[in-house]
Amino acid sequence: MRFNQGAIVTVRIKCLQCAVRLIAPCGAVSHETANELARIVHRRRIAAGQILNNTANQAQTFSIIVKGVVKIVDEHTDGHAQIVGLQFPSEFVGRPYAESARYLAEAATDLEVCSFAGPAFENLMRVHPDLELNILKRTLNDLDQARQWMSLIARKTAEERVAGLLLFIAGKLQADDAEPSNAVAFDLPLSRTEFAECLNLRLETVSRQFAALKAEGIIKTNRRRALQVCDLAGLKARAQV
Amino acid sequence: MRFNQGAIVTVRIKCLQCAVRLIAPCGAVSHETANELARIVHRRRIAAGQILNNTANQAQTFSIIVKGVVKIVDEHTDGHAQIVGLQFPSEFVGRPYAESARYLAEAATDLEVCSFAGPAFENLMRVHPDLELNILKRTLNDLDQARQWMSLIARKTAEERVAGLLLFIAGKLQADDAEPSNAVAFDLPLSRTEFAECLNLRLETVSRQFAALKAEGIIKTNRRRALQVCDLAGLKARAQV
DNA sequence: CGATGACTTGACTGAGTTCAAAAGCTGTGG
DNA sequence: CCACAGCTTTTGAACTCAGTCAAGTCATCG
Repeated sequence: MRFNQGAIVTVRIKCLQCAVRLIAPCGAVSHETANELARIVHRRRIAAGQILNNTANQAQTFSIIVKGVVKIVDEHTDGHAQIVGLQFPSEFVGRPYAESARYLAEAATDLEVCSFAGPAFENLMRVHPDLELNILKRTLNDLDQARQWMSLIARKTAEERVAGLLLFIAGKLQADDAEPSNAVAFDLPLSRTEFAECLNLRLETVSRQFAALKAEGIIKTNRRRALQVCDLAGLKARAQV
Repeated sequence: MRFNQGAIVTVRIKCLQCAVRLIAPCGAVSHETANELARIVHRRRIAAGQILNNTANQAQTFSIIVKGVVKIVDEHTDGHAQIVGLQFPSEFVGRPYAESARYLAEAATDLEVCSFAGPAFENLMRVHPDLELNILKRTLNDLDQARQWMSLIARKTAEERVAGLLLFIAGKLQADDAEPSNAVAFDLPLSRTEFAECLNLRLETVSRQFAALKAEGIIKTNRRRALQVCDLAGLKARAQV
């Protein structure tokens, strides 16, 4: 018993140091609920490309992202994949109240996550309405965001789509404390192929749009993934926002 | 007091006769919660084209659809509209826990709905966790469906998109008791223009796809909106499902 | 029955796809 | 440190499907 309590305290110290504590579900609930969550949490590192919600495994797992980016993927029967969303640090990944998730959650980058066994988490929601309310609000936000994503895919030109997705990712990866300056730099969490899978384009088209944006001095790239937005206003103009 | 109770009983008789009672949120909760809902409900008729969530009006309204179809619309600044979802009888329309809804909810057909004042409904959710749980489950379903819709928009050819949307609508409008036979008939809730707004196509393209499906004997149309699916398997094949 | 708006059909154009090949990173081992 | 293999990305050229513009046809309603 004493040993068990000790373990809990250890977890809670980790939690207090956690980068996403203040905005993640685990930190936005009552002290009591947070303690209960700490009791069942598993902190894990996951390599890029790994699947979070293994469908073969009967029991569902839910995760809170501490570090990295997760792709939500719809795999078509013909092998073509459509990325239907991205999840960023502090966000919740998983599908409560379903036998199995309809979409693959795949690590786009190396990940640090806090995971919970599905049934245990669902029980906790039932006992602690503040946790349930938090998940409800998150899901409502995810729904709004899914529809925003849809409108992105539905934009007319390839230029608008690519610029729009770059803006979306820049907004998510920019540290909250940074003022929205005219220059932003970050590492893209997605390959050209994945970019294309987000926007319903071919990778060649995405590459050409990147080239055009570079030629116009709106972005700079090097080492494949490193990206710098030089002209944020120009990017917004291309995205028609 | 007595008068008030009388009013409640009247409402509840209506509810007991209601077509969607068994599957709508108001019927899937405890007797006590259902009574509380009946106390604040307003049954309304709404004409096609009317907006349900008037943004000018400060207070949000939530609705349960009894009859008809609602479009969820993203209005771009350039006047172009993107339909990001459809809601059918028994489904919930509205955006709890937000100042104002980000998307227009517009009657696609004439409607019968049960409406609730936003704040009153949110209070009820707080007091009755079973209602909150029901709305959470519905929102999770809506999220899955939004992503399914996204995959529809993202299909390669116009033929796949049109066939896919026809299948989706057929599935929703088919009475639950009907066996999934090879022939289905119903009235389209959308104009060609709205079809195009769903699928990110032009109305001419939609029209041409309808013509092609008719020529192949897969569907029949008359009186513009009336539609009959003659070859369900063929339709599924075109939709690549 | 005629006016109005919704739908259909036709011809042409163009953005994005497709196929193909070259160039550029990245990591490994000699 | 360089050379090489294996990959991703870029660039090129031809093609194709949906978009655009325009002119019809058809329901529906007053």
